[in-house]
Amino acid sequence: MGAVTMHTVARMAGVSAMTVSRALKSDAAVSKETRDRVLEIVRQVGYVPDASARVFATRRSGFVAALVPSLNNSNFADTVHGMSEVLDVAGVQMLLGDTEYSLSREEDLIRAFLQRRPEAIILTGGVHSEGTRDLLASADVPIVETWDLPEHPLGDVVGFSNKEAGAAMVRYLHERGRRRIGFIGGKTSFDTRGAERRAGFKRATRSLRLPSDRVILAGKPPVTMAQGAEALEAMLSRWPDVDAIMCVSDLSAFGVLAECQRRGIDVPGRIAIAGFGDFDVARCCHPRLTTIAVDCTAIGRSAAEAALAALDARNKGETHKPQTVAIPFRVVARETA
Amino acid sequence: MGAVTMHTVARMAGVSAMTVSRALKSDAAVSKETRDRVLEIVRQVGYVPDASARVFATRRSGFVAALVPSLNNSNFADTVHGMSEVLDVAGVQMLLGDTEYSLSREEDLIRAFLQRRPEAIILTGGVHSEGTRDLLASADVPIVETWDLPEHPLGDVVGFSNKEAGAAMVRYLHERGRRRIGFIGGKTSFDTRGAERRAGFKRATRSLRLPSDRVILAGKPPVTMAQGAEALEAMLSRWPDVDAIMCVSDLSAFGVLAECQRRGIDVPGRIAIAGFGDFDVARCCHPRLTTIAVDCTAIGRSAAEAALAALDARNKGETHKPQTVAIPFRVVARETA
DNA sequence: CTGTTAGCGCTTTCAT
DNA sequence: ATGAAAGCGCTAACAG
Repeated sequence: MGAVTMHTVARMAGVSAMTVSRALKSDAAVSKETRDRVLEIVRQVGYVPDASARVFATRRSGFVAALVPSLNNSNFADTVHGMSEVLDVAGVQMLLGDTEYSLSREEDLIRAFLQRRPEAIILTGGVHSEGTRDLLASADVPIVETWDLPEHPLGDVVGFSNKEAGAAMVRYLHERGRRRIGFIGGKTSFDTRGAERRAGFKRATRSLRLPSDRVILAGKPPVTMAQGAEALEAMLSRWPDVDAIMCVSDLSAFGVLAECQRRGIDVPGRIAIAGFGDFDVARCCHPRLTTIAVDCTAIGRSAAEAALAALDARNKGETHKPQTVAIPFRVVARETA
Repeated sequence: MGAVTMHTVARMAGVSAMTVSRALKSDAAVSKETRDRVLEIVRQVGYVPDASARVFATRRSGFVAALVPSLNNSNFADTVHGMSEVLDVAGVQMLLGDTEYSLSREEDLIRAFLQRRPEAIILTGGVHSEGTRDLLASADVPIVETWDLPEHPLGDVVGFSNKEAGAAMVRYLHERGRRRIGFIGGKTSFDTRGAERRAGFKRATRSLRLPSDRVILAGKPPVTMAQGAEALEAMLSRWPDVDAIMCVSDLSAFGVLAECQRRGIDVPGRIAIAGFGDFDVARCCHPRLTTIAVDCTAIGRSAAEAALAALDARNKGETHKPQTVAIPFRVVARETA
């Protein structure tokens, strides 16, 4: 490769570099014969255009940056997948970063990604460090926030209210006759979506006059299956009469379920269990986990569409009015609650 | 941002662009006062260097491309994580692609990524389309193949023998007294690692004079938990006396386990179950899944190190001799087999 | 330690 | 339909 540039191809085809450039764009005005000849040579020599030069010349990177808290999580993996689907078609590549549930790592990643001049940035959640907000403000790049409904969005939003979701699950458990509900979540405030679900738990239990202090914080997010199992121990020793446990995610909920089975605790007879996220394991385990389902892929698709819309508007010199798309969630009643 | 370039900063600091460039590199020769002054202005105006210009000038993209069959899979997510750890420190960014277990999508992604001039490419598996091999050959970029030990590697290799792993599990089950072992895997040959494990199953069952035809192909890879559950049905109706089932991954194995519980089939009393990958669910479920553990993060780290070594050698004009790193795997005996 | 010059490979613009 | 010229923002190489 190395030495093969557009010029090389142009010389071989007996045309100018400009004609090669045009021949490679489907819409440009080149005679059919010339294009065929050029493309044939491109094929022969295995010429691959150099995006770095194109980017530099056009000042369009062809990148959209996307940050998720974790790749090792079906929900976010689905969201990323949804984004790819849409971005691929638009010929835009994704710069993907994993913040590991850390706002400071989010900031570092954004700093690094901004050097690549992404045409839009898709973030997870609506809480960011001050440094991040400064960076984004001076970068003047379209932003999409996902997976939550921030009060003061930075741009477009595609998400749902985690607080409402938490509250909805409490109400569901209450309807099923549960009165002593515990919550298992993550320790720090990094996982702001988890914290919102916990806030929803608090609000709903209070308004139903149920105990609202039965909260076990299992560790640094993401809360794993194993931490869920440990948290059950803590929950039972503090509140032995707990009759339902709702967890910040299906993973911890499954950990609780498995630990109940190990201890011979009847689920849902003695304890009901509810998760969040509708992971495969929730659908498949025995008994099946009651949970909250969100169309994570749709979040990704919709976020990517918003990013593309903002980006197109900018390229046309138009202004893009940021919008908020609410993605529905629903309680999925299964066997554990 | 937009208009703010190195020149802007240079003018404001009363120096040349070159001095700004140097001030931004920690190792370059600039007086402390000058550097401080420049960096202060950089901070004030929020200048972010434009990587596309740097890439174009230096002809070093600062990218390593990495392709995995799926992001929605803990094993590969861990591998990606291991790669990030190493690449981050080296200041190299990752272009991550998800092939969806498709060799033709792998080829498309490589074609797209090559335009970005990655300094190395990390692939999963040792089987690639002819088009992929052509592209890579003419791109002349260092390659690392992971997660397998191909016979004719394209460059460096970091992996393990999936065939040996499959055979090892058969031998383990045989030692535990199982004689009628079935295998559940994916239908197509896209998942070449799964196919290798199946080949190991065939070889080992034959050499132990056990039935080797008890194979259920559950669908297109990746085989899900739900497909594992369905495959159990198929397995039992064809071979009702099966006394052990080994699965291409822990996900399908967990599906089999949950379905056994639903049907009241004693595990491991009547049927032993074994998976692959040592996923969280295998460690946590009840009873715990016997499986094969590989240090997936180490595969990622080691692959990234190989990529960086190849890339550094190239930048120094040295030649890099491709190496093969074998990552150990081990059977993890738990409660299901 | 700092500045100058040149050029990376492509596309935009204008001319033909 | 095609070509020529200019330049995108940065850094390598050399000069001082």
